Amino acid sequence: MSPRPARKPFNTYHHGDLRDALVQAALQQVELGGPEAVSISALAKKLGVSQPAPYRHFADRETLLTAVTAEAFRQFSATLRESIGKPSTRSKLSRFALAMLDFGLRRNGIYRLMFASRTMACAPKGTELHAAAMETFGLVLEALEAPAVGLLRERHALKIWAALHGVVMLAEQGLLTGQVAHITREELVEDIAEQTKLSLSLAIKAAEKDR
Amino acid sequence: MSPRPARKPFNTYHHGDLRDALVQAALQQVELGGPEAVSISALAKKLGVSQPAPYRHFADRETLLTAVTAEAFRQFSATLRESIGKPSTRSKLSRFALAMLDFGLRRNGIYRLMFASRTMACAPKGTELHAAAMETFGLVLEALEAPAVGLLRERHALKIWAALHGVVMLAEQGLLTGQVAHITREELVEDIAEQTKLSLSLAIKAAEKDR
DNA sequence: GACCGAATGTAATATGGTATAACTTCCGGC
DNA sequence: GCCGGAAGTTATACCATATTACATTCGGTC
Repeated sequence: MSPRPARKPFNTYHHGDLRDALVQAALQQVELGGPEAVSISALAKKLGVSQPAPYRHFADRETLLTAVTAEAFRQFSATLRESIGKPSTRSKLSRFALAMLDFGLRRNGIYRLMFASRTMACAPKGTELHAAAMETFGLVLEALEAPAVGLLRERHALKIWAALHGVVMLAEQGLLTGQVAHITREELVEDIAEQTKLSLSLAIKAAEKDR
Repeated sequence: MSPRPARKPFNTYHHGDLRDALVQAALQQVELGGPEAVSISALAKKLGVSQPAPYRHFADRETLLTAVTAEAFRQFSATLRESIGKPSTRSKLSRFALAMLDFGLRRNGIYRLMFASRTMACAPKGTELHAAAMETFGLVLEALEAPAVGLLRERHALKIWAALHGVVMLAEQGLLTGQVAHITREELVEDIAEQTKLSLSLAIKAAEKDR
């Protein structure tokens, strides 16, 4: 738990692995107080280096946050992947939905970093980031457990992804707490999962009848 | 278009209506560059007052943004209300969905201020803000054009609201541009509207059969 | 094994934003 | 006409980003 070097305790001048340490510390900070709580100078102080040292590894704050976002997506994907992997009486899609909700609320700062900050929008495709986000979408497809019929599967994946994302965002903003419909967040996302499966199966049936 | 007094050109010392001018100028700035582009000092300079003058009207930046958010919600509600009011061959819900998408993308900065910033989450219910958001939810209910059967209507309203919100957020982040399912954003939200209506009518039928 | 360039760190500093304190001006009620 | 409060002002503290110029160390080469 020494705050200093990871592998090179030779001297005190060079940190040893500042770049990675910055990403980790920033991630931790995001987890606590969200993206806006990340301050380059605070991180530098915490890691025991001078204030401008981080700029050797990241051009600016934005760039650092981009790297953090990529790491965040990795953790997000891993969590979701695990959720659809483990055995359960629930459907894969339900488990996926619940896992996404849980991550979005529990690790709220990180979730906001991934989806609610400008980071993604500014990172055009081709980036490590875009790829990471697309991988997540791949997990939605997998969780759907549906045969490929035209683009029905992809369209429903888009829809449920958006719906779940929306629930997380609204819940996070306290716009679901009113218990308007006397339904918990968990029930809501499971309901969404069920509705999606039903809608998809109906659409597939209709498509096959046409054929 | 004079940048100065609205009603009291007596002297040059007092602005006359600084509070409102601040909200308007901030709203404009949010529209251009999003919430993070709002700077108290920049606004003061633009309005021709000294830098600390705004603090006579707002305790801090956060408080100003809260006021701006309330105004933003008013405009949002007005736009949505208009969309479900005007005659069209499309269903009310489709019109609502398209209007929400349009507002979210066109007036992106404002949309982010309302939903993607911490403002809402920090404003507990009872606030002018919370009320404004709830009014918007009321519009969803209205757009659904469904009879009240248990809480089915409310639940479906929650679901479609979340789904539409999710689409806007994802589109804004560039996560829908991949055209994964060869579907436009507009087609997607109309699809969501249709699916919602279908799902709701099925649920109502099932509930009536039970009765 | 000394040298040298690249990588990584430091100190010093410019810039710009938030926020507060203490003083000034003006409006409106009495 | 006086006087208190509302709404401005100047001056200032503080903090964060980012750049510049300088110092130290690492690693490969002769």
